[in-house]
Amino acid sequence: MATRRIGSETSATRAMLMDGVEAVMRELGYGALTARSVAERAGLKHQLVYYYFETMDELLMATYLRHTGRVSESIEQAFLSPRPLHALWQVSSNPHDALLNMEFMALANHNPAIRAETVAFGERIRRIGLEGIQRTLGPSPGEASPIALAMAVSALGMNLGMEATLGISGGHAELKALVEWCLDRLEVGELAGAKAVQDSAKE
Amino acid sequence: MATRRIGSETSATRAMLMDGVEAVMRELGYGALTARSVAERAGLKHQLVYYYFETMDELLMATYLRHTGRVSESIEQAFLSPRPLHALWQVSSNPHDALLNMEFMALANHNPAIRAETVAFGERIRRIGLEGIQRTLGPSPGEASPIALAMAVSALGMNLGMEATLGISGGHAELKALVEWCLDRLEVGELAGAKAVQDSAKE
DNA sequence: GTCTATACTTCGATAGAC
DNA sequence: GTCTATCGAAGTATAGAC
Repeated sequence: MATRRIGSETSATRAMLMDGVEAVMRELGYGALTARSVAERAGLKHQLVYYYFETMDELLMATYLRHTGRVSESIEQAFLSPRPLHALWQVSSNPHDALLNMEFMALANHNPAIRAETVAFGERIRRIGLEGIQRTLGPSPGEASPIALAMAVSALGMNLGMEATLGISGGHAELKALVEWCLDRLEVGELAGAKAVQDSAKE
Repeated sequence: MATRRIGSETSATRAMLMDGVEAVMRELGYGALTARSVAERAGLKHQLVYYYFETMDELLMATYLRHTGRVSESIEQAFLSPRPLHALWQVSSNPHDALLNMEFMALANHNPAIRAETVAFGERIRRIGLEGIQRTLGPSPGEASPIALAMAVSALGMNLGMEATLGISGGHAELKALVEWCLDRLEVGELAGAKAVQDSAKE
């Protein structure tokens, strides 16, 4: 049994298949992921999946790695801001990513390869957060260690984004107000949050 | 073509099938839910699914309603405690429920019936939380509205439980310490009031 | 209530033409 | 690189014996 041919890693078609995976996950959930659904979403024939990837699992993993890479980048950018926690809050509460994150997290629960990458990704994010916040907050204020603050901000942001996507909105304004009230006391700055992030991103 | 027969709603076998759904979701994720996997997990033949339920979707919904009923009960119990936020924290950070909650949430994303019940369940929980915490905290201390506090506690608890299940443990001790530190200042004891909150806000 | 047997559908994956 | 054609496995659901 000769090995099947595999298409180039830089192919535009290959990227379109990964886009298809994300689209299906967002719209129908990971349970609807099949070679056929993904290819159809990308306007391609389902057999092309097996030209560019050995298996469906490999396509999933490639898509996940691309996704975690992008999120890592966003978060690293956020931590370059003068108010990293505010920036992290902006990034985390983005519903577009929150939904995909949840799908991948659920997927990780029964896919060993995705799970391993999820754990590695989690630890990576945590390390980045530690360095970024320590730099601006200085020594831990009371019980609020940098790592705990980063985790809390990103968990609350993700939860809000997830619920918003599902159509739950009750209490969201109150929780947002609470988080921002806390953040404003932790990171006193003179620039508005969103503007500060934009500025720092350009440097 | 007469309609298919349907087994009694109080049958023990019916309950075993719902147990099977939860077991498969916990161990393999909702993507692995099939009539065969569920029945096999329950030690039954897959055709029995169609004796007790019209469709797989109906079995899923029945299982979800049983689950939300149980969680609602736990939370109502928690709010009878003299320190409802502490009790809610205990309930929310239970990994056993957190995992199942996440699976159902991901499922809700592409199953309209589950989604509708998820939204209804979310609003129900929020209403219970509002009443329960207002009673012991009194008027809102600063920006910390009862509803925001309840949401934050349950979101952080669920996130911790989820990550713990996946095998991520970094930062968990720190986040737990932070949350408990906050809760101890919000709910010092049965007689605690807004004073403790004001003090802690100054740090 | 539980079983065997089966119809029909969709899936992952491969072979080979163009 | 993309297509047609196809295979075996597994899924949902039903019919009917016991």
